Amino acid sequence: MSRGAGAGVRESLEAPGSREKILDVAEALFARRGFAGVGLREVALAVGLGKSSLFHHFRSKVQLYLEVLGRVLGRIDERLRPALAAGGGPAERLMRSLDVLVDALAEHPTTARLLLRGLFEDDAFPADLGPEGDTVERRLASLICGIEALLREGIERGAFRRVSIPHMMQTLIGATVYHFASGEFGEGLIGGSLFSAEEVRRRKEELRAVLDHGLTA
Amino acid sequence: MSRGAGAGVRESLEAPGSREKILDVAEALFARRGFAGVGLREVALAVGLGKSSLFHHFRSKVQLYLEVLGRVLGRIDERLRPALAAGGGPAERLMRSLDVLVDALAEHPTTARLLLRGLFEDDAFPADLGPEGDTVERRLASLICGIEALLREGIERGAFRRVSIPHMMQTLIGATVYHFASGEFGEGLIGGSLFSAEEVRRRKEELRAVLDHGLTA
DNA sequence: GTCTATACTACGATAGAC
DNA sequence: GTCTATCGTAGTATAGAC
Repeated sequence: MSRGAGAGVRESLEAPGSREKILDVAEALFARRGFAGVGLREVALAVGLGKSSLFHHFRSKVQLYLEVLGRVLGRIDERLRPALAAGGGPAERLMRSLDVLVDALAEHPTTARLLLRGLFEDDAFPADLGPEGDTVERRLASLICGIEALLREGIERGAFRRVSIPHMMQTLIGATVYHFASGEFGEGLIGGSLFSAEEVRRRKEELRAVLDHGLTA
Repeated sequence: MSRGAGAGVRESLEAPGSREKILDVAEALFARRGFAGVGLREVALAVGLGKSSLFHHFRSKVQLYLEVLGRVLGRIDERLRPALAAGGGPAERLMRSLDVLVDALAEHPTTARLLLRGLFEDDAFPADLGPEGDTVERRLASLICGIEALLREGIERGAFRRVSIPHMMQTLIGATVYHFASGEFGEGLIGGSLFSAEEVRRRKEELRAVLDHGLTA
């Protein structure tokens, strides 16, 4: 309780809170250039602080990175969990959840990049990630397990074909997270922004079309 | 012709050729930690040279990176091009090409990672990439265009449903490149190596199953 | 809570001896 | 073709004044 994640309740309510601002700036930079590609000097400068002042808010660069990642996962978890839990058959719940996931990824262009980069950079860190690393892993596991359970239930109840659940998970992640993380390459393919309302709608349609003919029994 | 890509024919045939060795080592490192995460010192040490000796073979770190990327794209292009060109209907050619792509990605665990990282890191470089950058872009465009053309032909000839070609491209890339780039995360999902013969076969099956029910008319 | 100053290491790249 | 030495910059992180 002495330095838990919820510390500083009194000040964090209305204070301009460099902390949030730092996380915002760091999120944008880490999304664009990855963990190793961003220097704390750049983060500090962009947030209007001296380099050393960052260490008053975050113990290290790794901790800052993990908090950025945890916040992103939290934003998704927050929206996906109710979508997964709400009523309807497995197919209906899956489609609704994927729509919610797509909306969440489309809302901030940083989100998908950060997530996908997070998958790649986990071997650049020491094995032990501390409490912030645990938060990240817990939230990620929660997301994954929720969708896995939905697939499993759908298969058991005959709503889905008997696919390999892990492989279908990978296909779904590719079709959502990869798509919105593909940046300039994806925009070159599509011929415009990945994040316009129209293209987001189109992605949902594609996802639905592929799954309706490829997963639903 | 004075310093083209094919220079040094005489020596490169049998000489131990630090060049190839450097590319091998750099490929492994860039795949694991990305452009910014790798120092030339580390590359040099791993290949058994002093740091400065690298500059005798490559003008800069960016050039080294681009040559690594170009070589990977070349390996894929080399195998995918005949698969795309060989006979059969659009559906048959697409499935065969995806099998070949999966085999190419599965052969070296570095390949998919390098490709996916390449998509993310193109904004970390200056706009002008020089001749090596042109090679990379040309090979990438060749790959993409080949598959796009196949999809287009299949739709025109009624073999495929009238999907959005760019969105289907993204789905296919996600289902292949992302999958094999997903590293520890993917292995955690699958519960074992992504690159074992069995899991590679399973990925092909999944791909085929999804497409057979989601793309083929 | 932010600052200056500093420690120490590593970075990409160049010069020039051998 | 590899080496040592060096340049100038930037990296993470700490100490301590204000």
